Order: sequence, then structure tokens, then C-alpha cells
Amino acid sequence: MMDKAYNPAQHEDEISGLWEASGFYTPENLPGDRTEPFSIVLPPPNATGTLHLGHAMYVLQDVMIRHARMQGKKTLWLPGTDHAAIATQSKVESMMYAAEGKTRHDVGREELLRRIDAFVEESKSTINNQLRKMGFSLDWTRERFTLDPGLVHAVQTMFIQMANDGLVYRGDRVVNWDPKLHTTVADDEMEYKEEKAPFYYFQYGPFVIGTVRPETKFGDKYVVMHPDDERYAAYRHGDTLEVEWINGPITATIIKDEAVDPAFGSGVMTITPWHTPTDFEIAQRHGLDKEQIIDLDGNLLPVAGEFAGTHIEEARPKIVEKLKAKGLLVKIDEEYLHSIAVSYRGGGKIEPQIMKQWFVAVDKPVVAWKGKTQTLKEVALDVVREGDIQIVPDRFNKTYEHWMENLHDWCISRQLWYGHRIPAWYHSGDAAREKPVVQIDSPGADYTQDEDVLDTWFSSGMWTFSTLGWPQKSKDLNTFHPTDVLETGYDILFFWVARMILMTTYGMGEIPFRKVYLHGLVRDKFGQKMSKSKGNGIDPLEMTAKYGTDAVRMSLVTGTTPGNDVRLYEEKIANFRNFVNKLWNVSRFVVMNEASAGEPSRADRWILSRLHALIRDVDRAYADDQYGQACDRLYGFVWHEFADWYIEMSKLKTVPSIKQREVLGTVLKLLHPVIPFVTEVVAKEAGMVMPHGMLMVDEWPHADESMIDPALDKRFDAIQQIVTDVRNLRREYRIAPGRKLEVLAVDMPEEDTALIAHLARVHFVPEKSYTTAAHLVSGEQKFIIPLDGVIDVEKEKQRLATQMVEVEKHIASIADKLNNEKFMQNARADIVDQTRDLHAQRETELQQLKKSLEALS
RNA sequence: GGGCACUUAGCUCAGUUGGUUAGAGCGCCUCGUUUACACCGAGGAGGUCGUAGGUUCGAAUCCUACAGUGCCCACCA
Repeated sequence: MMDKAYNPAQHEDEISGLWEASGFYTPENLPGDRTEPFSIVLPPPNATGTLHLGHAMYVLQDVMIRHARMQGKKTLWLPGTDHAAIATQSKVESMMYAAEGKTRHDVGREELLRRIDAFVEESKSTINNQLRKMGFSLDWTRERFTLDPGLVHAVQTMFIQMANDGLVYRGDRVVNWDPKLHTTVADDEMEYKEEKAPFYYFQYGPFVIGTVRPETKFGDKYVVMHPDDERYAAYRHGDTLEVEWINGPITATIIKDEAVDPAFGSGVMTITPWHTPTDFEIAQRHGLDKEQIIDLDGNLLPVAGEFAGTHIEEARPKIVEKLKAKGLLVKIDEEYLHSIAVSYRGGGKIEPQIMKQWFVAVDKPVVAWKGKTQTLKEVALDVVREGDIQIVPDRFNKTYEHWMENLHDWCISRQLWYGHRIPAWYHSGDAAREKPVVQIDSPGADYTQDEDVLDTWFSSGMWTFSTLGWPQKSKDLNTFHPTDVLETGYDILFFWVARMILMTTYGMGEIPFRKVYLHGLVRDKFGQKMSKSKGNGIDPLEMTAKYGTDAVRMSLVTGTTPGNDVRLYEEKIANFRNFVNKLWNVSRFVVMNEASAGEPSRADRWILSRLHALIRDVDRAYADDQYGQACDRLYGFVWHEFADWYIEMSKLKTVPSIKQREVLGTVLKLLHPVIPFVTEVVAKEAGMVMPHGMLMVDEWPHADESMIDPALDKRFDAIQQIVTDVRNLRREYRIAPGRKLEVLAVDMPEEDTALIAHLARVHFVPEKSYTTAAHLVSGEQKFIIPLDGVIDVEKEKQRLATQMVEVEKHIASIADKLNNEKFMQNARADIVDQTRDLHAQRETELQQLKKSLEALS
């Protein structure tokens, strides 16, 4: 027997168990003859602990998968986790440091990796439990991890293939070095912080140069200015001059380059190619020398002379002091505001360095695509521009293109221990490590492997196909690749989505997915971003325990639109808990009532009309990726059409409603992708006939548009309006509930008046009228302008005149029948006035309309 | 500096191709316990749809400008 209120905790585990035991999460086990595949790979959460509410947005994928499964598709939703090299290693390192005061160098590579593995195992199991708890229909038999042997093999294969094609190369480039974490950091793993810092102006020969970082200036022997700068026209490119500098005289060379902004400072600068990307580019353009000034720990090198070995922060004021003593300090601007780059993860100040690193060449034409040999970048742009990949919402197309167009070669080596170790080997005789041998196994005893690991996005870039068996030509790849949708947050469009497109078009020769659906960020009560690193994530389990998984799921789906942020808070979840309970009770009512037989009533035909309109609208919403709208529509139908009217009507014994079960069954199916638990429970309780006894694999309803009857819908709108009006009338004039109220029937079929009579407890007096007396009495009279544009103005006027007479008559008649003092005195005058006003208003409208119609013709 | 989005009820937000009276939930007020549901029902108050122009018979919706908010990208020595 069904309880009065739905208790999620009582059912969810059982239902989960049922689903999993069925094996239907695995496509091969699905019933029926399914040929059309539908696949999604789960964006792998980082194996760094637990999931937060941001991850709960995965629910959209479950909605898509469950929907497709009910449509009879061969559905695969593949789960897995990401080793997230830098995030995981730094998390374990900091836990280790906090607990034992040990660093990775104290325990060594092997022990650290052992600890990380243990931590990751625990994380994975926590994460998987959370995913199960959310009711996600993931195929656990295909679970993957980016460091699984198969995936390691795939990553190595890809690296080697790219190296052979010349797409992966080793070179000296400026990289973002994090002196704290001792690794390079990707461009998009940095963030900029505003900082106020003293800006120093120094005399450099005849010039004045400005800098916030005097400690980098030791080796500056190039002085650069814009070629068109009139002030320095006397100096020619390549001229040399002697200048007095920090540690004595130096020979400076004049360089003219357009990168210099003449309007900034003096329009002259000296450059430090080793530690500034822009300077590096200038140096490359002119073939200038580059010299390292700062070491990897942030200490000054011998070039600094007396300052060698000093940390830069410590050295800076001393250098300024020295320059001042030499009379080279011109002035200091203390209010200078500039932004400094810090590492996303560790928060260390980024120090650009020239280092030997591995790169992916994005501008090298080696990718065979659509019969042409193109660059990685060109292909990645092409697939989006040509619509092979659709980005939802499409405004992100521009963002994507802009980013892709400006992409530089991608640095993929990281000085970490955890991750995919680079399959490159150096001979002991090659001290400079300039001739790496790229292959999986060691070429021999004289070789040592590269110590670095790959950027974690290198392996996650391969996620759609490495998980399906690549480089083997597996059956899964054949069936499920390209995947149908990639659903993820817009915040990792660049990090991940773009890289998947680069890697997959090259590696597979096909797109990774047909559609990218980007959701917004889930923000907390205060609009704060819930992020992996900030640790302000809310535990989804807490909410599911309190309000039920369905309520959490629905509150994440309803009211969300693609690409827009979602704010989630407890009241919202509570509201959907109420909805779930409403559905439960509607079902309870239906189940408790014997199904009646006979001819469908007008109410039956109405609810079926509404139901099929609902299916149509939900289908449209799904097709347009408007999941929020689908939910909204379902919410409204269940509560305000099915429960408030149809069920209420069915309580009147005189209005048989025999479609209760049918409607309920359809509604359960439509709601199942969003709120799978309660719908599954109710379907069982209601004894619905389902394949394998499970709603999960039942058929998605089909919208029969011939069932939709707009005239009937309109009629019922009117009926509902009249009932409401009459109820108001009753209240207004304090007519006792027991007392019958007589109103005029208006061009209305017997069936309708009967319904109104019951719902509003009125007695109808048949009489001809333009509209209903109930409308008139409650002051709700409205004139509808026909939209077909065919209006007989004279006839309409005539009609209005007649109506005025009728109105007077009606009012007299109603008043008599009501026999109510107050009504007699007040209402009568009011209504007559009101009707006159409307009459006048209508006249004006008609004149205007006439004019415009004439103007048109 | 470049780009994108947002601005609708007290709060959080829907409103896709312009079209009857701009919606929902929460909150607030009134009434109500008729056995599906108080995790409820009936009703109500509350909106110059950021501002100013324009297009149109008709604009929250399209166009222009402006203001405020948020985000992304780039970054100057």
C-alpha cells in the first residue's frame, strides 16, 4: 500500500539495485533489437576526493541517456575518472605534508606514487558511490581510468605517432614555470591577480626605461623602440652604444620593433628574453642572444654578480639601492597597478623560463582531413565552422574560434611524478638530451627515460576513443564513436573540449562528438562558483538524503538553459520534493480508484488533448536541448491540469473519467528521465505493464497530434475561467456554499454546463448571450479581437448595441434571482458603468483597426 | 584594450521564430481541514520587462545608443 507521503529513502536503494541487476546499463543487454547507437562519455571527474554539486549537473547526461534508451536506442554512457596529474599529486603532497611534515623528496618517487595510487583508489570508490546514488545509468562494466594499462598504451601510442609525424617535438621555449610546485603550468592554468607595485624608472644610457622587475635586468643589452617613434629617429637599428649599468658598463644594441608601445612610459624598453614571453618573441625575430638570469628556485644566477644566489624578492630592493647609489634611478611610481600571473593550483608566482619541453605543433600541416593536408588548428576550426560539431548554445562558437585561432604550440610536458611518463629515452652519451628516442620500451641499458609526465589534458583529450579500445579497431569504437553528445561546463571548453577536438580529428580521423552541450556553473547560495580547488562544494548526498534524489535532480534540470549559470539552494530543492510528493499522491488517488469503463467523457477527451500537446511540447523541447522547458511543462501539466482539474473533475460521479491510468502512465514515462526513482516506484505500485517490469526500458510516448483539439482546450479554459469567476462571485457576495446560484448558460453544450454546475455548484438558466453572465458579474468581460483580420465593423457595433440591452436584462435577471441586497445596490451600477466603458473602448479600438485595415488595403 | 552574456514580481529565475490579459517557485496577505496530497486547496497583493530612441497594425522579444552587473580572452616593459 502506498503511504500518504513519498519517502525517497525507503525506495531509492531498492530501485537502484533493480536497475543495476537488470544489466540494462550495458547496451548489449538491452531488450529488443536495437541498432541505433547513442553514446556519451562521462567527463571524468578528477580522482581527488569527492564530487560536489557541480558534478551533479551530470544529471543532464542521464536525462539524455534515459530518454534515448526509452526511444529504443542502443545507449552507452561510459563512466571513468581522470588521474588529474597536477591536482592529485599536489593534493596528496599537501596532505602528506600536513600529516607528517614530509615532502615528496623525503619519500621518493616510488613511495609517493604508491600513496597517490592508494588515495586515488579510495577517491574512485567514493565518487562511484556518489554517482550510483544519483541514479546515473552508467555502464560500469566499461569503467575506465586515465591511467588504466589500456589507456596508458593508447596515450603512448598517440605520443609516438605524433612524434613520428613531427607534431610532437622537443624545443626551447618560454614556459610558465611555477617555482613553488617546480613544474611548468599551462597558459590556462594560470590566473592573473591585480597588484600594486613600485614602478621604477632607470637611466639606461641616453634612455629612460621603466620596470617593475629590476632583478631581471642584469643582462639587458638590447634596447628596443618602435621604428616609427620620431623621438628616437636618430638611433638606427643595430647601432651600439656603451651604457653604465648595474654591475658596470655594458654594450647595448638598438633594436627597432613594432611590439613596443610608443605611448607607454618613455617608449623605450630593454628586454629579458629568457623570462618574458613578449621579449622572447622579439629576440626570436631579430636573432638576439638569450640569457638566463633566474634559476628554477627563483634565485639569481652568476650573471647577477654580487647578487648571485640571492632570491629575487630579497635582491630587488638591494638592486634598486645600488642603482640609486650610482645615480641611475630616475623616479619611482608607487601607485602602479599591474597584474601578476599565479598558478591556479598552488598559488605560486609564475616565473617564465626558457626550458626544453615537449610541444604539440598546432600549425604544422600533417593532418589528413577531407582530402586535404591541414594543421591541427585548421581542422579543429573547420569541424565547428562546417557544423560537423554543433556547439550548444551557439554563441560559444565565436569564443571557441577566437581561442583556437590564437592557439600557440601546446606545451605538454610536466615536471611531476604522477601521470603518463613520456616515452622518450636519452642515451647516456647525450648529456644535453637533444636526441631523444621516442618509443615505448627502453632502447637499451645505456638509456634513461625522460623524467617528465604528460599534461593531464593530453590523455583526457583522447577520452572518447581511448576508452573505447583505441588503438585496437574495436567493436565499441565502430559502434559508439563518434559519440553523440559531450555535455560539460563551459568553463572547460578550452581546457578540454578544444583539445579533444584536436586530438581526435588527428588520431581517429573523425570528430569526437556530434554535439557539445555546455551547461553553466552551479553556484551556491551567494552566487559563488563551486570549484574543485576552492573546496566550497556542497555535498550532493546531504541534499539527496534530505529531499530525495529526484528532487535534487529536478531542481538542477528545471529552469536551466544551456550555457547559463544555475543557482542551487535548499528552498528550490524543497519545492521539487513537494512536486515529487504531488505526483506520488496523484498516483495514489488513481491507484485507489477502480478503473471505470465506458465511453470517454468530454473531460477525458480534454485531458487526452492536453496530454498529447504535452508530449509534442516535451519532444520539441528535447530536440531543442531545452531540458528546463520540458520540465517546466511537465510540472505544470501534472499539477495544474492533471491534478487540479482532471482529477478534481473525476471526483464528480456524474463526470466519468476513464483515462486516469492511461494519462498517469504516459506522464510517468515522460518524467522518468528526470525523476527516475519515484516514477519507477509508482509505475510498479500502479501495476503498469512494462517490458521486463521496468519503466526504465519502457517505450517513450508518441504524440498523436490528431488527439489535440484546440477548440476543446479553449472551451475548457473558458469553463475553468467561469468556475473561478463563479467561485469568486460566491465569496464576494457571501453566498453560502449550500445555496444554489443561478446563472445564465451561454451557447454552451449541455455537457459543459453540467460540468460547471458541478464544479461551481450553480444552476444554469439557458439564455442567449455573447458571453457568460458569470463573466459579466465578476467584471471579467473582455472583448476579443479576432486575429484573422476579417471584421465587419458595422455588424460588430450592432452586436454591441444589442449586447448592452441584454446586459441590462441579464443583470436585472441575475439580481432578481440572487435576491441579494448588496448586489442590487452596488454591483448593478458598477457593472453597467464598466460595460459602458468597455463599450466605448471597443469603439475606439474598432475605429483604429478600421483605419489600419484601410491603410493596409 | 577586445569579446560574450545578463538586467522581467520582495527573492531565485522562465518567457526559442514579435501576437489575446507578461509566467513559475519561494516569501507575504485572506479564506479553507470536502478521505490523493498541509510536502495541500481556493483566492489576493505585488511588474513603467535597466534607460532613451527607432522599426511595426502590434515589442519583454528585432535594431541603435547609454547605464549597471558578471564572465572570458589579451596584457605594456
